[in-house]
Amino acid sequence: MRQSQLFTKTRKEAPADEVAKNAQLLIRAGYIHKEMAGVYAYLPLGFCVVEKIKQIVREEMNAIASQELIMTSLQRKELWERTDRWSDEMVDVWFKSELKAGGEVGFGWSHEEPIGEMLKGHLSSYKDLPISVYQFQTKLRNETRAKSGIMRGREFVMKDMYSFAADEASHVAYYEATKPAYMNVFRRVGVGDDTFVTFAAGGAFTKFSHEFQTICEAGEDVIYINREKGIAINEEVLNEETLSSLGVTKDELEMVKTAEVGNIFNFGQQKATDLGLAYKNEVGETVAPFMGSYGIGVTRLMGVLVEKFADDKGIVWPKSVAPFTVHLVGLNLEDEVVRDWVNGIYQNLIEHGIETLFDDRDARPGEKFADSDLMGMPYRVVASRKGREEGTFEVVTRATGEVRRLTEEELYADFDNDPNT
RNA sequence: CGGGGUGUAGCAUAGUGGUAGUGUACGCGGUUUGGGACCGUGUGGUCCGGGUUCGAUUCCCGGCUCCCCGACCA
Repeated sequence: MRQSQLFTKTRKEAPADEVAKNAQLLIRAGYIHKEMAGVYAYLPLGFCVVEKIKQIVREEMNAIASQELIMTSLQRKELWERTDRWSDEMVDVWFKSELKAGGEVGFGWSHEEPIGEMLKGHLSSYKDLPISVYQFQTKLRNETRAKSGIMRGREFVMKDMYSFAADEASHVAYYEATKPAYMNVFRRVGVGDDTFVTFAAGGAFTKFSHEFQTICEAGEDVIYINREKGIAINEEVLNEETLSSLGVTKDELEMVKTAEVGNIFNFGQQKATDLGLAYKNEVGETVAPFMGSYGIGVTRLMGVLVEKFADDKGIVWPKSVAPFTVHLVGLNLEDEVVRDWVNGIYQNLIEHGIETLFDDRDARPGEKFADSDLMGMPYRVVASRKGREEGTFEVVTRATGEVRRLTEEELYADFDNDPNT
């Protein structure tokens, strides 16, 4: 992508109505646009990041045999009345509207009820199980107070997955299998070491649910962790009973501020029973399947990455989710010889399969460097008159600030040898 | 939902009961070119509705908006 063609521009100053670092930087760098409180548009660069995260999630969900689909945003009132979750007293985040043809609809804040209803048409025998499906959906939630930029919005992208199993053993096995799959996602986006499978309030069906909590100062949660024992407990369930059942004492635990980037719920058979979802078992009995629900906050995760990795100059993307791997900064482009050479470099990078943002703008070096730092691509490759004369580039690693002078061959070799790029 | 703030140009800000200023961004001309350069010039603005007043961007009332703290977050 040529930066001169990119319709977004950077800003020097952060918007006055944003305090959250993630929103300030993402807006300044041109990744997102604030439409209203808690509602953000994803511009080309931001869209790229969302898609990269989604692709990682997709690969990991596919790897545990889940099938992608997409449900609807408009939902039927009757469905939610059946489980007593239509009223605003029971669920306070509903957006609702009326059909001109008559009747009410809800805007999807969750898809548990619709997915269960939909499956009634597809699940009739034990032979149909197990089933796991997932989607990437824009969830709409009428939060009374949106905050923290893209980390707590009224509209956000979530991956939600639902599993259905015939017996408890296979159900629990699947539930357990989602944990490493989720951790793979968090490891791949760069927060594996700081993300903990956390015991949390479980609701009516099991003692605990599990949250995936990532250490992040901008987060809303507090958890207690013990890295050696691999134990993490949400403060909401931190009590003597929990501690003794997990075999730890409170003074073995470290308190950390975290953001919830994922959660998984085990509903047992209760949810399917409530939904009226059932199948025939081997002996012809009507049985409710075991059900699980599994979420990952895609856009929240993006916000967490900005919060965790940004420095005083701007965003620092992990390679796996950066919109582009290389920010090619062309200098002295007014010189036709240099310009032709840098254009050639740009083409070569593309041909080597390296995603490249090429700053071909008619701007001064300082501005280009500042923008490059702000936008946060993993590598900055500076190609200038001096570089052409020497046959080298300045290659700067954004995360560490490491500066190297490499020839074109060395540059490609470097990328070829790096499995992450 | 309770409490506290806020609203002036695309963005960031100053100021005033009497023709609204600056920076940035943008247009044009020129000088520049390795860390957001500079000179000249130009375009562009008081959240909405009432009230007080000769006159309101300013004061008052209401609404809306956005932000913060708290509550909430199956």
